[in-house]
Amino acid sequence: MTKPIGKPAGSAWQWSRTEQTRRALLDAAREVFTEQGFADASIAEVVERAGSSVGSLYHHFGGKSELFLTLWQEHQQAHEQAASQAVAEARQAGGASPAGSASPADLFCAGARAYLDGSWLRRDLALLFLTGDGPPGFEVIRRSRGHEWIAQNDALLRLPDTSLDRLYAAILTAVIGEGAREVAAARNRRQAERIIEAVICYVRRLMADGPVSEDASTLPVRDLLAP
Amino acid sequence: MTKPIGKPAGSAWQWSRTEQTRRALLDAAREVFTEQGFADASIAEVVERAGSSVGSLYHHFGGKSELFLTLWQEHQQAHEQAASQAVAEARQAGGASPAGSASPADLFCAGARAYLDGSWLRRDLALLFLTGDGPPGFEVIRRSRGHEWIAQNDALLRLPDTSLDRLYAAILTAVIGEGAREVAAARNRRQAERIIEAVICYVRRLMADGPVSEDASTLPVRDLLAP
DNA sequence: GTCTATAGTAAGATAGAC
DNA sequence: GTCTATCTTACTATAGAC
Repeated sequence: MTKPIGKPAGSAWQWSRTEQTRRALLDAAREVFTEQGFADASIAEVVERAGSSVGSLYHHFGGKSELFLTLWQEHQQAHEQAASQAVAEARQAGGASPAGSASPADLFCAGARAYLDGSWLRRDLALLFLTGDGPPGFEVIRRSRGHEWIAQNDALLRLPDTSLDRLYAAILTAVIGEGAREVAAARNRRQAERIIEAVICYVRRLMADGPVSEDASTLPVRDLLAP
Repeated sequence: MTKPIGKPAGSAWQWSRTEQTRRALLDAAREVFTEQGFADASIAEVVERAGSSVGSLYHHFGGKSELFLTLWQEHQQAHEQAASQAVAEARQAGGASPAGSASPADLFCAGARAYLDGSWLRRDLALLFLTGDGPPGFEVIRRSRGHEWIAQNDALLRLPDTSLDRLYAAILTAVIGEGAREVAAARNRRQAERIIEAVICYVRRLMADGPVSEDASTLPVRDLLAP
């Protein structure tokens, strides 16, 4: 945050070691955390593997929890970027096809699929973050981030803001999260792909008639989407 | 475990204080853990509220984690008992009705509904256990217990043992668990009941065509169930 | 910015008297 | 079985040399 000030402008600092140190600490943290989980990991082992020091770790991150959180944010960013790129591509492809534009559910599933693919590619981190072993309060952060992501994509589904929509988002999040865990735990890529297909299939079942409505007489979303 | 030996048989020990102490510690633990979560709760506060001592706590439970786990086991037992009773009643009612026996999915949903009802009745504990703030390894224990429960009820659905059935159980567990959390967080009973109905509805959507099969040509379970 | 060394602190766990 | 007092551990945080 306050890093830029203090750097001699335009000097040889562009190859400063500070970014290397940061990277080394994050890479070591990835190893140690994925091997031992958050609680059992010790800061000492992280700095040892990074060839760095406790002081540097505190200088860059502020503590064990923040180190873990930074790792998660990097991972999450990669996930979300891949997902929104996939959504954009699906939208283009759908718009260009003779059949007309892709349905909101199709777009959503494209994003979900990208997310699940990423869970296989970065399965060590995915397992770490989905196992529930993080710093105090991490589960809450992770859950709310997940809901936000769903809600964001739900703009596609033009949901009204009733109390049951929260449940809808929560359940979709839970299904995709649990699916991602199973993907990350798969024995090989082939099995992972089978699991991904199955998860998408379950997501489609859940979305088929839109969110359960408070008012039973409300039309299901499906009817609104296919005029 | 080794409690019975050492008790003078047939004496006034039947009103011994040991059970009172145990209960007092569990009740205090329920208060402190539900108020502050596992990590932030301190053993000192538990024994203070229980009017007991650190030594007694360790004598009876062995530690903070085990105390938490005991609390969970009591809660879980209540849940599972209510669920299996509900399943038994649904089976009887279904068998007695003129329309014939209840479908496996109906029985399963009866159990799920009982579970969700219990999450409202004991919402303080439900929130505690579903929030992800427990001792190291707790999430793993909780998850596997949930899967066991689903698998047990899945005997009703006569599932074959393919690798994707694990996913099916995991996803049903996740949906019911996430639903239970939302129920426990509801503002009042009326809202809780709406959420319960919605969760059951989502569960039915998921179960409608049975587990996604590895072999695409396999008949959906639904066709097997309605001959 | 990086490092070593060290003090501080909180809370879980244990020992041993009663 | 119950209790008090003490031990141990592990992370937090800081100081100060380079």
